[in-house]
This record gives sequence, structure tokens and C-alpha cells, in this order.
Amino acid sequence: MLDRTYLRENPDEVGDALENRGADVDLDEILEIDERWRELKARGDDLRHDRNEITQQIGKLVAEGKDDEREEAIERSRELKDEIEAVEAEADELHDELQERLLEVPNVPHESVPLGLEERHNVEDRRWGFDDLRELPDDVVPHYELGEDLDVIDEERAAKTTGSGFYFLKGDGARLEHALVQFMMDVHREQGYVDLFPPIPVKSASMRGTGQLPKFADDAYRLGASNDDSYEEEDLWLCPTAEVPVTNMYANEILLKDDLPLKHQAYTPNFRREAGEHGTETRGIVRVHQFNKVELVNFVEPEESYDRLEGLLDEAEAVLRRLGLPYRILELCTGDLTFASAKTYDIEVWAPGDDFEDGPEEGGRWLEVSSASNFEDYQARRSGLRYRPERHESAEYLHTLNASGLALPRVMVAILEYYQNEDGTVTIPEALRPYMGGKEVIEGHEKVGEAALGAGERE
RNA sequence: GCCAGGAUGGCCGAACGGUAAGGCGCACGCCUGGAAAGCGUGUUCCCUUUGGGAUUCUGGGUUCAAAUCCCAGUCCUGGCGCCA
Repeated sequence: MLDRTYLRENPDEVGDALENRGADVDLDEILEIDERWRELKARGDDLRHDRNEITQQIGKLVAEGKDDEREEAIERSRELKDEIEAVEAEADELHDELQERLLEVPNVPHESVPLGLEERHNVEDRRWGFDDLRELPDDVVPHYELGEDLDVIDEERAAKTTGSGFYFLKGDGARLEHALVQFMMDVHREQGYVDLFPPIPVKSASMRGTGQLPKFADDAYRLGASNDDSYEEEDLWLCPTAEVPVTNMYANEILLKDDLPLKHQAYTPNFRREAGEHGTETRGIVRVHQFNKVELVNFVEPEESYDRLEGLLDEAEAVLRRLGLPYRILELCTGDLTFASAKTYDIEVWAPGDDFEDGPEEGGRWLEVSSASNFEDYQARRSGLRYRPERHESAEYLHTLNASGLALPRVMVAILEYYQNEDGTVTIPEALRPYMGGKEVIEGHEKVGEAALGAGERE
């Protein structure tokens, strides 16, 4: 949420910034509501002042036994009560509306963010790992086929138990998932992160704090009610990203200066409805309704947040470097920023299995595995995250940042495709072998059931 | 799930219908050769800031007046029940 005072004092600047994002927000209307609210608030304050004085008099008159004067004062107080009620009811209504509107205003992009409304305006900063690529098979088999061949990914049966967009990992596939989680968390622990294992359902209030609500209710799984139903503060949603429980863990608290920078990492499953995404990337595990992710969340002092963003990006990248997976870094343009972000870098890993038009010259495609974002005080204001710069000073909003460190399925896609061998096996990246009992190659499993017989995969 | 008790500033804690004591911490000032002690001021939010308003977990209600009485909720503690 933007600071009301800032908005009031810099309407043009904010207006331009929102236009750069392609945001559809009527700022003038918001400012007008604010103006009207302040008028009513002032009037209400005056009326209350009058009433407070009279009430105090009544106390005295009661003590002094001046019955006539007391009755008169009580009568006047009653009148004031009605007036106050009327004025404040209107003021409250305006305030609620103001709040509601402000919750739908996205963050203002940082001045260093590239201008542009479309994906193609994103700026590629650099690439890593393309200078000495592994020797790949002539035809890299896409992960969804290879996963089925090796019987380590089973989408069909997950559709049976749960629905499309879910998948089973089996045998070495499941083992690889566990290994990746443990490996990533070890890497980040070395970087100074403290582990959290958060609750998976989260309240509406938490979802609002990080910016998922109110605008993006359709993306999340609602518990115990339809997404179209109106929701209360206490209603629960399935965690769409660990950013939500972890950032809101300290909601409405005042942290000490010494607590910062606060670095937490959390491994959780993430649930996303991906409404309206059918037909795009439906094959495989690139876009699914449930996936695991290790999330990095930072709380820092405002002056340090942009330095920390660079550090955070590097901390997330470290995972790919240690796995030896080639990737690139994108600086997102104003129009491609997520709702709450002031600046975002994307990390895209190289998956050579499917040739996409916008992939690199080497073929294959880019897969986003992390977004490192600085939210400045936007989430902090919504969630009530403050710290006290000096002991005697009043509390200030801190800055929040986060990045995936990293999203598991897409890393697995990259491993299955980039570490693929000519014979259809997959070499396990060296960094992961200690987490898989020293195993070096994924050779696959014998399939189960009569369908395997019919396909000639078992005798 | 049931019963009982509880929630007051950064922290502790009083007031139990008449408009939030006191202490601790922290900051600044006075005092001091310097420090401690002592004294003073400050230490939540909002507004049109020499001023005013709001704020005793949240939301309602009673009253001229609510931290205080009533109702509902959230969370905490204890007991009982249930339970991987």
C-alpha cells in the first residue's frame, strides 16, 4: 500500500509511475475521496471536542448537585451525540472506500526499472554457464516424455487421484525432489538464512498483506468456500507461496534495529489455480497447481534494500551455479512487475528439451525459476511490519524483499533435460549426489500395471 | 469440543462507571571535573500540528459518560474430552 501522505503530496509522480506499469487506477477519484474524508474528519473532531468539554462539566455539576444545569448539559450532549454519529458514519464510509481503493493501487516502480509495458521490454542483464556447456544428445527428449519413460513423473495417475495439473514423483524422481530441497536449504543456510516451516493455510488478512488479495483472489485456492464468495479476515486459503506466511509472521510487530537484516528461508508446497492458463504449457510440470519451493524472505532497513536486492539475487543464483545449470538474469520492465514489487529480477534456467521461439540461440527455452523482488515498504505498510531505528524514536516501516531459492519442478525440468544422456538416462549433478546416497545416474524404474504390458514395456 | 481464568504504552503493572496511577527501559536536557544518583521533558496513530481527535485485544450494545457493565469473536493460560 502506498503512503497516503505521499500520494496526496505527489499525485503527478505517482500517476506517471502507475501509467508506466499499465495500471488502471483512477487517482483523481482517490484523491477526491481523501479530500472529502479529511473534511468530515475535521468536523467530527470538532464536535467530539465540544462533547468532551460538556461531559467533563456534567461530572462537575453532578458533584456540585446543580441539577438544573446538569439536565441542560445532558440535553446538549445528547444533541451532539446524534450529530457526531451522522458525521462519523459518513466519514467512516469514505475511509473504508479510500482504504479499499488504496489496496488496489500497485506499488510505484523504482526509478532504475526499465520502461516498457510488455515482456519484450524486459532487459537481459547477463548469462551464466553457456561458455562450456555439457555435451547433449542430438535430440534432447522433453522432460514430460523422459519423465514418463523413466517412470519418475506420473501425471496421468495424479489426474486420477486429484485432477489435471498435479503429478506424482516416483522413485528417483521423488528422491531428487527431496535432495534438491535439502541441498538448497543447505546452500541458503550457509548464506545466513534461518529455516522456517510455516503453516500452509493462511488467512485473508495475510494474503492481503503481501498483495495477493484483494485483486488476485482467483489465483488462489480458497478453503471451505467458493472463490466467488465474499471472504472474511479469518477465512483460509492454501499457501500460494511461502512469502505469505513468512512475511506476515511478524505482522503488526515492531522489530529492533538489531534484528535487521532478518533472513528467513522456508520450504513449502505452493498452490495456484492458474485460472485462464489452460492451453499454455499444459504438458509436463512447468505450470502445475501444486509445487514445492524454497523461498527466501528478507526484512531490511530502507536504506539498504537495493543493495540487499543484488545480494538476494546472487544468493538465489548460487543454487543454479552449484548445480551447473546455465541460466540468465532479466530485469523486468515497469509493465511486467508484479503488483507489490518496486523492482524485480527474474532468474531463468535453460531447459534444452523444447525449442521455443524466444529461447536462446542454442535452442531450448527459458524457464523462470525465481523472481527476486524489492517491495520497499509496500508490503510492510499493508502488514504492519515496523522497526525502531533508534530506541527513542518512533517506529518506521521496514523494507521487505523475497526470491525463490528456487522453484523445484522447473529446476527438475532443467536437470532432466540438461543432464540427459544419449542413452536416455540422466546424470545427477555432482552437488546433489551426497543427498542421494552417492547415486550418480537416474536410470529409471520398471513400470507398474497392465498398461505397461500392453505398451510392451514389461513382459 | 466443553469449562474456568486472562489480554491495558517498547516492557511490567494499577485503576473495576466520572474520562488511563506508578515503575522499568530508552532519548534529550538540567545537575557534575566526569559518571552514578536525583530532577525535568519526551517515548502509539490520525487531522488543517502554539491546537484538536482517537487509542485499555477486535466488533457491537447499554449510558450524558465505558479500561470498568452486557453480547459476539480472536488469541493466550489451566483443566476435562478427543487425537496422528
